[in-house]
Amino acid sequence: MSDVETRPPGRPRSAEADEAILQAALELLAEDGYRALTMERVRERSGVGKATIYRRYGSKEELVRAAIAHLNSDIPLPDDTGSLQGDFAATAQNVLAGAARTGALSLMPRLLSEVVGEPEMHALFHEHLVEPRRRVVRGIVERAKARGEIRADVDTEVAVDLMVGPFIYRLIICGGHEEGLGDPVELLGTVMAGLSPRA
Amino acid sequence: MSDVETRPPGRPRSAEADEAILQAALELLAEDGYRALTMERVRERSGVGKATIYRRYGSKEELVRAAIAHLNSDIPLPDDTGSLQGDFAATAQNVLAGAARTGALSLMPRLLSEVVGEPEMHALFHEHLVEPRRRVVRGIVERAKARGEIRADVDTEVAVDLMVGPFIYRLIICGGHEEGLGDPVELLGTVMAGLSPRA
DNA sequence: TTGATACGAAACGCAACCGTTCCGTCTTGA
DNA sequence: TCAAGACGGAACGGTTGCGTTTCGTATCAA
Repeated sequence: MSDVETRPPGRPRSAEADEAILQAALELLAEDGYRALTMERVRERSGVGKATIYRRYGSKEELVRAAIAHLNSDIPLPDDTGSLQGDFAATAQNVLAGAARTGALSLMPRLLSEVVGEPEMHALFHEHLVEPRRRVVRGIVERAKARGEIRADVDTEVAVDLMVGPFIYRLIICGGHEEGLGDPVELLGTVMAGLSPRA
Repeated sequence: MSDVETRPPGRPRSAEADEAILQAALELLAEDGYRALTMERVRERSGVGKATIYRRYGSKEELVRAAIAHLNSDIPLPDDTGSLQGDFAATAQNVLAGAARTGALSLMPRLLSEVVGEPEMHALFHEHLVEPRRRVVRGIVERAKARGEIRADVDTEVAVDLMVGPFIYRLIICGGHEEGLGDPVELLGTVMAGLSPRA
């Protein structure tokens, strides 16, 4: 019989230290990027000893990996507001608010450059930053299709690209600032109506 | 009377060295990012002496700035093919080919993370990478408006966002690789038609 | 020819930072 | 109460890379 409560002897590792280390790493990553993240600064901000960090992570890269994987990746699908426009507005609100809180808004472009050409890091980036947000939009697109607001012959993934892409693009060319993003609902209107004149 | 041919005494600086330094810097930047760009590697790849580099640029940051500013920023507007679809296909071809040749495709996401939070660098990024490509699309949108292919009441800048955004977005989430970008013309079709059912 | 300046090559000092190792203390199970 | 192992703090060696300097050579105008 293996004991479920089995534990190694000695003092167990501190959960506070776990959290403080990852939190500090994420903050530094969002603030100044990978290059400026040093183990020394992580130690300073988290208030733990350097040995405590290296007992958990063998290198800076390993720490960053763990920090990304530690990102909260379950973003809830907002309540059904009854219309695509309402759902989309609520989602934009949610994502922007959440991103502002966790710093994901600046974390995304920063990480982006680090993961180019590194498949393993890119998979983490996709799994913990891209896909969770994409999943939410996919959900409201499927609702809209069920309501008949979106044509059934439009591929769901393409619809998501059209609704999300312009925002990410503007976010990038505006330097990660929220201003100049434009009104989500207004832009959605144009996406829905299309660019061609009424046939 | 000032002499137009006036020149400082002594041996003039080598134009070959100028070019070799900037070219090496751009290559390293695109290949491995700012962090991995070292003056030592620039010296090695360009084949010049380190003093030759520092005679021109006082620091690594200054060199990178100059390299970005040196990027070819005049992308020609393609010939009028007579239709938005044709113009767009030609543009996509042009931009992708040019980006593949100069490495701008991987340069863009890499630089992106470096310019976040640094207004001066961001201005360079915008001026030499974003705006020249955006200008081309703006041109073909205006042609399409003149032809009546795009509604006159749609803001040109918004139209550009809708046409370019989804591609940049896909480029990002695919990790800077061209595969998985999808067919430009097919996506344009959906943008033109819109997502809503025919009224 | 001469003086000024650039050239490539090599060496150097200096600072930053990684990864390791010590220390004395604290927290757990046995 | 004791051994095991984690804790924060501090120091160390090694490496890397920036920025400077020196060297002998090459190239320009006067």
